Amino acid sequence: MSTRDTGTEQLIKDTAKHLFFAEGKLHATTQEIADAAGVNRTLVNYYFRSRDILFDQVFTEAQTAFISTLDEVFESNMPFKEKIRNLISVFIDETALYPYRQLFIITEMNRNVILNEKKSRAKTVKIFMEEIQKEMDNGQVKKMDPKQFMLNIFSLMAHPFLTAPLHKALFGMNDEEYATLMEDRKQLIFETIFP
Amino acid sequence: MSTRDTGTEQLIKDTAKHLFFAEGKLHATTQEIADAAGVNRTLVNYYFRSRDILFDQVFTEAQTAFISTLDEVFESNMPFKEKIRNLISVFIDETALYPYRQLFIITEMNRNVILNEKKSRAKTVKIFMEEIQKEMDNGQVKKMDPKQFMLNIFSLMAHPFLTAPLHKALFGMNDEEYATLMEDRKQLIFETIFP
DNA sequence: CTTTTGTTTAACAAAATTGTCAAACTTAAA
DNA sequence: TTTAAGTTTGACAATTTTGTTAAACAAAAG
Repeated sequence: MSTRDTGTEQLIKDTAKHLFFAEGKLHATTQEIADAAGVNRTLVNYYFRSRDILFDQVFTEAQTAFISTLDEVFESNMPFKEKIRNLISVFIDETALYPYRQLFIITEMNRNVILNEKKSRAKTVKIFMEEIQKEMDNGQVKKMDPKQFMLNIFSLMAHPFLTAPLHKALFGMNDEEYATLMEDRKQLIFETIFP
Repeated sequence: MSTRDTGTEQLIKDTAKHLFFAEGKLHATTQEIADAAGVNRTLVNYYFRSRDILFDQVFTEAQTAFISTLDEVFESNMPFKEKIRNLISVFIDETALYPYRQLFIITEMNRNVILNEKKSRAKTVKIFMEEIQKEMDNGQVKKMDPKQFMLNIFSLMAHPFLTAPLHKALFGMNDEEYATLMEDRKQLIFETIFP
């Protein structure tokens, strides 16, 4: 089918992603997506056949984007500490844009019992964890299970974005102040990981 | 209305909480809740009038339980380090039971724009943060914005539970192994906070 | 200009979810 | 044992959400 490409298909998908990932509207309906895109709801079916297919595509692309972001960092040839510093910077910037993306991935994983073929993934992770282990052996990093090390980093980076509404309320901060707090975390997380 | 208390109302509510908080089924329908409770769906309406009211009740109670758990810890008279150790223990045990509770609270906050009266809350938090500040002045804790200190702790405790499906897949672990990893985190988090 | 093909729209149909009601049922009190 | 009050159920109605279709529309090809 030769397409005329009015950009509508991409617009719908991008709008859906924005609602899911940026606004955390995890149960947005097709009508809400269409409205937000300024488009007739029927077009969702025209381009994607069904709501589920749209969701699946968004889910898959989110997962792919998330993974390839990490891969770029993991597979680079920087020294370990610089790699971590880079990871923190990239991850926080991206999470600031799409705070709920991981959340969307998680909840979708809980809905479908998609046996995601994480096998290929596991390899890159394993290599990176060996690198962590080596740093621990060298005494550059506090000794612990490398899995714990990874959990620590990702928790410190990601969680404050997920719980932003809660913490803004708790701390009495506005959006801008909270954004500054997140920016400051880049350095802080680094220092927490490498005391 | 004098009630006969067959326990059904509580059963429905508990089942809903289990689906939401323990299984992460954030968009469960009334039918799914009723089925899981082994109860006729109409009873949801009989006891709660509407789906929204059930959700609101569950939301409110979740929030209250969450807060009072923290209050007990915050307001106790232990020395600071013991207080933190206690917080970690209590919080992790509770999060192991209800890994998605905070998530539910967050997404519900994103749906309704409930201006939660967090003012009373802010007071206890403020007092605790002053306590943190004092420890920093004494040199017991690395100096930073106390808000960052709190974000660190809660991130390290909560996030690995939210992302459990993701990390189990990534690390190739089963449920039991992951549970052990979480148990080990109690000590590890303590050491990360107090290097 | 006309035709062809892909796009958009509105009206309609189908499905899924929620809400209502009267009747059947159960238990405790009269 | 009746009676009264709360509880449970199934049938039905209303609403919300999703999916389909035919016709209108727009742009590129002939």
